[in-house]
Amino acid sequence: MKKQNNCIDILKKAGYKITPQRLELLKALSGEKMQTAEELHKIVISNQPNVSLDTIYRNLHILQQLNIITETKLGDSKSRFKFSSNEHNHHMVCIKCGCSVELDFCPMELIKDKINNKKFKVTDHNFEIFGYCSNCS
Amino acid sequence: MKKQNNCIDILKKAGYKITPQRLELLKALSGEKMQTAEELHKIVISNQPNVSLDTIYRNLHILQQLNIITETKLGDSKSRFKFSSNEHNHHMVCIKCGCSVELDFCPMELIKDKINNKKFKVTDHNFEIFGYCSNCS
DNA sequence: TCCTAAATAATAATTATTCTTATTTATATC
DNA sequence: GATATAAATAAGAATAATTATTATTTAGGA
Repeated sequence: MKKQNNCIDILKKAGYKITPQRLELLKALSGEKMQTAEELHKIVISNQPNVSLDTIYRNLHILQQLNIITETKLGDSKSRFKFSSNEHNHHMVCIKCGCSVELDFCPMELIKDKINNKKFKVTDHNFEIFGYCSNCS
Repeated sequence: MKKQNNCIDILKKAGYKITPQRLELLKALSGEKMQTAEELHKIVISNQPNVSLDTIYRNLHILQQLNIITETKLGDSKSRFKFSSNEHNHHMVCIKCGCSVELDFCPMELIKDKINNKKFKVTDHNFEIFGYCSNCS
């Protein structure tokens, strides 16, 4: 709930309007699971039947640009979304239920000096661990 | 060239036929760049004009199942393919030209004990560094 | 050389996502 | 509170990557 109010402020400050569709999407995004646009759409239309999938996508992009949510691609070709955590971090993602556990460290910190001697200008990195969470294993 | 002969043996042993299309695809796959199915298709049809894109995809899947090639997804929604290296390893991928530099270490080795105490059964992991290679920066 | 299962080309279908357009609405201003 | 307007929306069409279908061709063993 705290998160959602935060988001509303961020949206307002960025000049976006607070529409019922956006509020429903923010509600749907709460929860640990990384959800696809379609899953989020289903949740949203259970409360707000006429919201189009296009609106979900459009707003997911906006929320992403504002760093409110984060996108990840697993093995299948769908994108999945979740509230960003405030800090930079990585996850262990359950390949069965899709839930994720945040890691309390970043491997880049550990290996920085190992790659500094290579002539490659690093701009970003990606680290994810896959497996089964305690419920699914 | 060594690699290609290897692949032919692997394909034969697995009961696959050695077709000119497959040979052309293997030729096209040599080179450091991670290439999309479409890029590979273009190379193939420059020598073998009637090969269909479908054939490229079908054979990429086969080569992947045999661990001959590896698939990666960058930011865009296309898959990219490259010969697997024999050992398990990770890459620094250039976001401009798509070339990749192999890392000589795996971060999982460094952090194993950090995650063993979490109740999560690890089956796989993904680690990639993005940036600009020496030619592109 | 011939037979047969596997592979192929061509094309249609599918899936996730994005675009177009006409309509509706949140909000700033009166 | 009414209203003007730019932004947001719904509906449906379009796109892009990939996969499925089917009739035809071919690699490789008998």
